[in-house]
Amino acid sequence: MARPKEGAEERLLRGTGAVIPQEELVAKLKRSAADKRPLRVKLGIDPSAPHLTFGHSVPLRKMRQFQDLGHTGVLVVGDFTRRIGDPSGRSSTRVLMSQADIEKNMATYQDQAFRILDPQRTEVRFNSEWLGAMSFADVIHLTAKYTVARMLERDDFAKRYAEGRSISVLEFLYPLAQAYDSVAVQADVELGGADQLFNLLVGRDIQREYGQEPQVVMTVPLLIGIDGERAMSQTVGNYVGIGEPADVMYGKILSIPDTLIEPYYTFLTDIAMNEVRGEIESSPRDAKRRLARTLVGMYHGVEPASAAEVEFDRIHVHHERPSDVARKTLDRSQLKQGGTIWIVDLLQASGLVQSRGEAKRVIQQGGVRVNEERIDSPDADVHFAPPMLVQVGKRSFVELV
RNA sequence: GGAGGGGUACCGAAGCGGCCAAACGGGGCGGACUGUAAAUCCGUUGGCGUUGCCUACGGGGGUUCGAAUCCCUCCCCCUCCA
Repeated sequence: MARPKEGAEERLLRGTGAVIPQEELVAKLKRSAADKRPLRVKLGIDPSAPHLTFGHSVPLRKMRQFQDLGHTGVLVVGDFTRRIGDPSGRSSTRVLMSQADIEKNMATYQDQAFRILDPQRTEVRFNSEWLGAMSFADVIHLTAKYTVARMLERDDFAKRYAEGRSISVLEFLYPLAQAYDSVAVQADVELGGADQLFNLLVGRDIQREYGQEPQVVMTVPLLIGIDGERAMSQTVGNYVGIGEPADVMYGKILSIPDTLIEPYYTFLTDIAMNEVRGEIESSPRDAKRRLARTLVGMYHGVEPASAAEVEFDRIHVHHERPSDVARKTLDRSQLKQGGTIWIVDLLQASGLVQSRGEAKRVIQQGGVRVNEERIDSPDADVHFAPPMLVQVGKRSFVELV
C-alpha cells in the first residue's frame, strides 16, 4: 500500500504554499512506506454553509493525492467549534448553528467531498466527539500549554491588538481547539488554506505538548473567487459549488476574468500547465472554454459537460431560447373579456418579476419579450394564446400555458 | 463601576424638524457593447392600475400642522478608563 512511487514527493508538493518542515514530510513518507502504515492526513472543514466550492476542492484534491498514494484522509468536521461561535473576528455577527443544521450541511458535504475523495480511504470525524467530552479542567490544561505572546504572533491578532481593536478570549481558544483536533485524530499531516497557517502550526506545538510527533503543515493557496478579486466564499457569493448543475457551473467558469484562467487550471485541474499556457496567451476564450469543459467534466462527466457548452452557446452566443424552459400554468380568471391579459399581470403570473413595479420597470427598460416580440408599453394588453414564451432580460424564460 | 459612540433601505454609509421612499458606494435588475454571465458605459432599484394612498429610518410612547430628525422609555451593539 503506502509506498512512494517515482516522483510522489514532487506531485504532493505541486501547487502547495508552505510545507513545514519539508524534510519531515519526506521522512514521514519514507517511514510510512517502510512500516506499511498509511499517513493520517487531516483537513478541517467548517460546516457553516451547505455547499463545497472549488475553493474547498483545492485542499480536497491535495488530500486525494495522498490517498492515491495509499494514505488515509481524515476529514474533521468542526461541528463543536461551529456551535460555539465565530472564530474569525471579521464578523462578530455570525449566527450560531444548531446541530440539526450542521448535520444537514454535512450530508451534502460528504456527498460532494466524495466526488473528489476516495471514500475507502477517508475517515469523517466530528470534533464534538472529543471537544464535547472535555471538562473545564481539561480545557484549562490545554490553555496552559500556549502563551499569549505566541498567540499574538498570528497576523490578524497582532494587527488588531496593535490597533486597539477587540480580540475575545474565545478567539484564542479556537486555534487551541483546532490544534487539539490534531492530537485527537493523531494527524501526521494537516492540510489547510494559506490563511490557516498559524492555526496549523499551533497544532504542531500542541501535539508535541501531548507527547505526539508533530504534524507536517501543508498549506494551499486561497483560490480567488469568480469576481477575480476576493477569496472564493459562499458568503461573498463569488463561488462555484462542486454540486452545482452542469450548466450553471459551466456558465460561472466562463464568466471568470481572464487573469484567473491560469490559476484555475493550476489548482483545479490535473492538466499540465505547459499544455495550456500557450493557449491562454493566444486565445483566452478557447482556453476558458476548455477549462469550463474540463471542470464540468470532472464533476458531472464528459457528456453533460459538452451539453452544457452547447446550451451556453445557444443562449449566450446565438441568443436563442434555452432548450428547456420552465413551464407555468396561467390562472384563466386573470383573463379579461376577449381573452387578453394586461402585460404586467402576465409577467407576475410567469413569476419572472417580484412586483408590478418591477414588471413595469423592466418593460420600460426594454427587457420584456413575449413570443420573441419586444413589449414597449407597460399599459399593453396581450392576447393570451398558449403556449406563450415570456422573457425578461437575456436569460430568464418561462412558458405560460 | 465610570465616560463616550452607535443602531437608517439587500449590505456599507450620509441625513439630524418640512424640499426624505431617504445623498453616495457596493450588490441586484434592465439596456448597450463583447469571445464571455468578465470589464466598461447608460439606466434602474419599497408596495398598490397610482396626479394619490399604504408601509419604512432598533421597539414602544410623546411633542408638533408636520419627525429618520426633538423629548421620554425600553432593547441591542461598540470603544475607552477602572
